[in-house]
Amino acid sequence: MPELPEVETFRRRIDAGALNRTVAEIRPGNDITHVELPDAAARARFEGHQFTQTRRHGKYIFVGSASGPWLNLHMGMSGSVRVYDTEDGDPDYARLVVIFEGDRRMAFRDPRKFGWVRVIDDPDAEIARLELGPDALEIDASQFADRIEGRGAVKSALIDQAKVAGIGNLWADETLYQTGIHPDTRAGDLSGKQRGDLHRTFGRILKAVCDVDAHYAELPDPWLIHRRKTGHECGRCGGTIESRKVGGRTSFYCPDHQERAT
DNA sequence: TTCCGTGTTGATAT
DNA sequence: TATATCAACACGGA
Repeated sequence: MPELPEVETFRRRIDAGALNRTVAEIRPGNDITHVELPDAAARARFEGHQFTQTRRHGKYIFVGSASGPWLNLHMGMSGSVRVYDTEDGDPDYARLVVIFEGDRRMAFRDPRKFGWVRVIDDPDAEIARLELGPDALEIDASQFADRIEGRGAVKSALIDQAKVAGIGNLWADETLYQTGIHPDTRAGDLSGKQRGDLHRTFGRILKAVCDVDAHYAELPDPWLIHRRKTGHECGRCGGTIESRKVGGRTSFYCPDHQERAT
């Protein structure tokens, strides 16, 4: 369920188990119709070489090889990365399998097939081409304040990857809940203090979720993530959680402590 | 069985 | 032109 923290967790798995091993082969996995994957020539560029570094920008992972090219992974709605030993067998929904010399493998899994894998030569050029804003864990307060503007809802602005890269539906809701801002508030109407609150809060939230490797059960009890259902009790006040569509996305919020837009 | 969805894109509307 | 909305993508799970 990949937003920035899940993607960061996948990146760390690659760092921990897939770097500095020679690639024997990269193979397409199971049931790959409708999945965008590198062709044979692109895959062959990695054979005999090692991956030496990873980067993450927003929800995108880059895995760089000593020979120059990078794998660029996007998880879509249901993608994940697994590093495992050959004897354990390829996981279900493995769409691309990297086979290292020895007994190690790395798979890109994607049950719903919204993700993809590409081979690129320059991550910075790719980030520009994808029109991604600064990464959510790197953007500073003044940059953020400048980028959150417009007539649309703050909820929509937070999940706009061109403004800030990495915040998705769940953590946008969590950020608004923890700052007491209603999701319908117009982005351009936010005060300087509110912009600062939002920046500080999503930074803290995303870091905390990364720190528990995106295991939601380990997050603090009052958080909205544990009560994303209409009628549940708010964890911060006596309110009752409600939901509504904002910018086409379901948004959960507490009408009691998240002030209605004026 | 029917509905929903953690993401992104492209067409359409304002 | 800029901005906003919404269906579509494919599939598993509630």
